[in-house]
Parts: sequence; structure tokens; C-alpha cells
Amino acid sequence: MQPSGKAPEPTLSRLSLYLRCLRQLAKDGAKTISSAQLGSHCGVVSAQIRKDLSYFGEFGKPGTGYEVQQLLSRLTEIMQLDQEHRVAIIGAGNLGAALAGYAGFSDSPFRIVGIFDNNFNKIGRMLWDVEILDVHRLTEVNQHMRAGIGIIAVPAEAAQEVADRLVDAGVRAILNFAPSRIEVPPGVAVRHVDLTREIEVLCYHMGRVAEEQEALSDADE
Amino acid sequence: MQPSGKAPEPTLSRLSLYLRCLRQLAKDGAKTISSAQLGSHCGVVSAQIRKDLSYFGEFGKPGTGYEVQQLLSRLTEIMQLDQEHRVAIIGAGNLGAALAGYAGFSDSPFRIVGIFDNNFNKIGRMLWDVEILDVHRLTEVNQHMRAGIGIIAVPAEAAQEVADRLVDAGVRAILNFAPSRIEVPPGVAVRHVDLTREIEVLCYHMGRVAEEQEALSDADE
DNA sequence: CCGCGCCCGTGAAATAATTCACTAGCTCGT
DNA sequence: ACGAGCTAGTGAATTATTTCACGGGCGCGG
Repeated sequence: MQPSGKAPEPTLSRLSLYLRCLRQLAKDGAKTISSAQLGSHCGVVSAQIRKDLSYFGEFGKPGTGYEVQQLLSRLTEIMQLDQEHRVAIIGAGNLGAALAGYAGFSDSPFRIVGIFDNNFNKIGRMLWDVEILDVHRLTEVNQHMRAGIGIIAVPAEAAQEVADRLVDAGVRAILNFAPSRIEVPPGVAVRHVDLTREIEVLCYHMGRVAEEQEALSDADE
Repeated sequence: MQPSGKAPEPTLSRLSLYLRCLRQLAKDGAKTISSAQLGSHCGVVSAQIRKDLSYFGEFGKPGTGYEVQQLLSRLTEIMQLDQEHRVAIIGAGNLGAALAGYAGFSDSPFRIVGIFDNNFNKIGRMLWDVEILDVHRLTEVNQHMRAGIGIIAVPAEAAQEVADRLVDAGVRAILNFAPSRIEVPPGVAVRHVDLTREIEVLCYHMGRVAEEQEALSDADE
């Protein structure tokens, strides 16, 4: 099978996982790796890995497995990580500041090129080595800044307005940390990271475990 | 159908979404709401909402819909959000600090009771209104701190060790911000928030859109 | 107090994602 | 250069999740 139709969303997320694993393996000097080995490294069953990769082509050799370097570079290409991606962060609060300084971005194709806020006390100040700019100038500034990815780190009430500005400024992918749904035109990709939802789901699971233990001890009697 | 079997994971995540919506609706003074209305508020089709709720019981009245207050309190109960949850954050770096100050936690059942780090320069200093403690004392300190939820905000290399400490300290749910898989014993719930994976998936989608546009203009010629 | 319209709950159908299980091909050791 | 032992790729089967569509109850207006 070749580039073909489209891979399911969970597959894409796992590709990123495989990449992380492969980078480490390459660093450790591994030459080749089988789907089973890769799987045990990153917690995915081997068939899943093979299926995931099969959406994009054939990468392995029967009897041997995958060449680490080759798979690494092919996946990097597929995920578009072989080119620089310029990122604008909107919101210079706690979260925005933390993201701007996120260590995971060093040694990655992501480069923070702009940080924006609407708070006059913050505008003009430096965050790490980038000046905080007025969010109202986003479209104008992005003419030359050319960020393709926007990260929303503002309160929920402002998220939609910021999303609109980002789209207007030419951004084609948005990572939304605000606990709020945002609407964007087709052709713009969006992903949400919702801390509250994650924690609330955890609470549910804690409750379930507690229930099961009660049921268990009830059964004992 | 009553408490019955178990709801699918995506349903749980949506319940949290419904809750957020309902809190707003209650604040706005809404009395009742239909699944269709709730759906348009939070971007979910009505059948999905009814199915999700049906895993937990019957909450609505034909002809009317759901009573906002009642559904709100029932879901709050189901998600275990009617009780305080004590949270420990491990890692007092950028991210840990941002999470500790996260505005979404005010007016929520989540209370940050402890922040831990292994850096001697940070230990003893205050973050917001909590003292940063030595991560090595986690188990000891949690005897009386009694945090049930742990948030991991340390570098990937340290994540597993921190997870082990958290479990040892009696934590029963972990939210992991480190880009690294962690193993925990059964009965401990884990969720991951992986910034890099999210952004990398966005990059893939950007590439797809670009391809489609090329294909489109090729077809024009 | 009757009938029309609305809306929930839910099996059944459709769709999506994962896992199985088998074929074919490569490597390595003898 | 041959056979034993792995291992990739993949259709088919399975499992999970979403969506459909309909039965029946409830409220409201006349």
C-alpha cells in the first residue's frame, strides 16, 4: 500500500510516539529494530505498529525488521518535521510563559517566533528572548513573522476571538489550551489540550477503583 | 439502564465537557435544556449525549429535556467532583509552576496541597502560597498531606521514578506531562498530556492540507 | 381533557479502530 | 546453498464507538 487514503487519527498520534522512540534508539546506536521490539519500547503491540506504518508504505525487511535511521527519516518526512515550523503563542500568562520556555522545543523543528498578549503591562516586556507584542497587531506582525502554528494560552472567554485572529493572520494549525471549543474554517487543524477534562476523568476512575474494592470486600463476607 | 457496566473512555471525557457547559448554563439561569441544545453548545450531536448519559441512568424527561441543576449535580457526583481532591505537583520548573497557579483550579474541587522538586535551589522556596518540598520526602510528607492525585511535571528521564514515588506515597491517579511512558500498578489511573505529540500531529495535518490544495490546482489545469 | 408536537431512552445499524493469523521473504549458520 | 527461524505486510475477524431511527411518554394550547 502506498500514501493511499488517510490514516486514522490515533495512528498519527502514535507515529509521533514511534518517532520519539526511534530518536532515542538512534542515539543509542541501534541499527535495526523489529516491530515487536519497538512495541515493547513504547507500549504498543507489534501488529498495531505494522498496521500504522502500512498506511504510509513499506519500511521494513522481513527477517530483519526496520532500519532505525531510515524509518526515522521517513517518519520525520511524513510528519513534516523535516522543516522548520514557526510558532506564535498567544497569552503570556503562566501557561504561555511556560510553553514559551518548554524544553522539549529545543532541538526540535519548532521555533517560537512570537508571543502576544493584550495586557499593556506585559506588552513590550521580554519573555525568554522574545518580546511580548500586542495581540491586536498579530495579523500585521505575522506578515513577516510567518508563523504557521498558533498556541492559544488565554482564558476561555477569549479563545474564540484569538482563534479568529490567528486564522486571519494565516496560521494553519492551532493548539488550544483554553478550556473552550473554538470554530475555525476548514483547512485549519485544531487540537485541544484540556487540563480540567483530564483531571476530571482521573477522578472518575479513582471512584471506580474505590467501588470495585468495596465490592470485593463485600464479596468476602 | 442503571450504573451497569462501564462507559467507554471517550464518554467519560465528554461528561466532563457537558459538566463545563452545564455550569455555565446554570450560571446563566437556564432551567431546562434538551440534548439537542446542549449538543449545539458543546459541539456534540444529540444522540451522542443521550447515549453517553444512558450509561449512568435516566436523567431527562420526554417533552422537556433535562433539568440543568439536577443533571449538573448528578454528573458532578458521577465524576466524583462533589468531594475535594488533593493534588501534589512534582516538578517546580516552568510547567509545574504554571500548573500550580492554574486559574482553572480556583472554584474547583482540586486543591494543590504540595509541590515537590529535587533541586536544592528550589526546595524551601515558596511557589504561590505553597512551599516547595524535597521530592525524596514525598512518601513521608504525604502521610498527612494525603494527596490522591499526582501531577508529573519533570523531565522525561525522571518520570518513571517520580511515578513510582507517587504510587508509593499512596497516590491513586497520575496526570503525566512528561513525554514518557510510565508504568504503574493496576488500580492507579494515568493520563498523559503530551505537548510534542499534539504539535507533531498538527504538522502532519498541515502537510495534508497543503497536498490537497496542490492536487486541487493540478486538477484545474 | 384531548391531541399535537417535542424529546428522551435505546436497540439496531453503521462506522472506526484494533488485533488476529497467515503468507511470503530475508538472514544466518552450517 | 539450504533449511530453520524471524519478521514484515495485510486481508479478515473482532472489538469499540458513533449514529440512526423509532417507541412511548410528557407538556401545552385550545
